[in-house]
Amino acid sequence: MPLAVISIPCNLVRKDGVLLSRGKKCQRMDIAGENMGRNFVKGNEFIRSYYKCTHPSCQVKKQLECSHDGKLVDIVYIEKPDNLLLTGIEESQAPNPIESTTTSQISTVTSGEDVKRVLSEPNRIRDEVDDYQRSKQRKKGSCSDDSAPVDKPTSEPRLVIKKKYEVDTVNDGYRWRKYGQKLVKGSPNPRSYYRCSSPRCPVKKHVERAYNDPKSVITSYVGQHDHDMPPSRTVTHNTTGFNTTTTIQDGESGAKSGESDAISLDMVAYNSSDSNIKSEEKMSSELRNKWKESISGHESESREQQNGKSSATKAK
DNA sequence: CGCTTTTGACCGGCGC
DNA sequence: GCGCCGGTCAAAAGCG
Repeated sequence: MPLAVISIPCNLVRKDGVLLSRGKKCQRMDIAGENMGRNFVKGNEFIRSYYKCTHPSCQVKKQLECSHDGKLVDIVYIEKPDNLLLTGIEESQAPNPIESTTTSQISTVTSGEDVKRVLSEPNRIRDEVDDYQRSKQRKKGSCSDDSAPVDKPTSEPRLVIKKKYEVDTVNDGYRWRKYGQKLVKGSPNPRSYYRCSSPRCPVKKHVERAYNDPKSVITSYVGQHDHDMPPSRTVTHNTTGFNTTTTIQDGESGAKSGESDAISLDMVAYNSSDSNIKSEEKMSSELRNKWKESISGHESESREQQNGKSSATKAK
């Protein structure tokens, strides 16, 4: 039975979105995991398989529920028996998760401890995001291996939201200038590179369409705006009527200068049909709050870590 | 005219 | 050392 390749951290979130723990990123259990057993669940037509992470210090266990035709139905991650639980979204109940769910995800990553938060999201989406992050991790030379030193220089925390747009670009209130486009390996869709049009503003974003869902775009924000949102927004490329008010601004609300310790903010477009605007705005607000919490925690950490450790950024 | 987009070239990091 | 790959540069073209 082919197992879903899901690289997911040990940070577990309940279905209601409450973050339960933060921890190191797990190994990918489809590869490194140990198949603990398999069960036919009483009253359940699905086959349940049990896995546990093979890392000696990792106590995460995974329950996979599959239908008889091998289709992945449900994934449950258990870190500690008492309180930690993460479940995947049942794909069988949501044939098109993007269309049918109003949930979204936050994924913040600090490479120092490889923290990643995930609110419940479709497995497929999680894969896409993870692939994207893996590609970035490859670039940074980091991996999910726990052998990585704990005091490894930190990278940026990252917030991942996923929305669905009919167009490539997301109007987030700022003006962007495209400075490049590149075909990325593993994706049939080119990735576009944008930079904030405001002078001296270091913020960039990358936009690419999700491989599995051409209607979804994955947008990655890097850096902090050093200016306010332009008062008159030019709404471009927005054919869905979705006035993108889900701009994540928390990174710029801080007192930081926004130069060296840039914040990377990944926004992954997901499910922005008009009917979901309200819930989405509410969700976005919640995400911002969570993001802010994440940032505040991360900033103190990264400041400590960066004492005497200036990141040698590329100077051109 | 000023700004944006396009696109090929270039650069640097990483794996082999 | 070499090739691959993602990210960026910069000149030319397009657009309002």
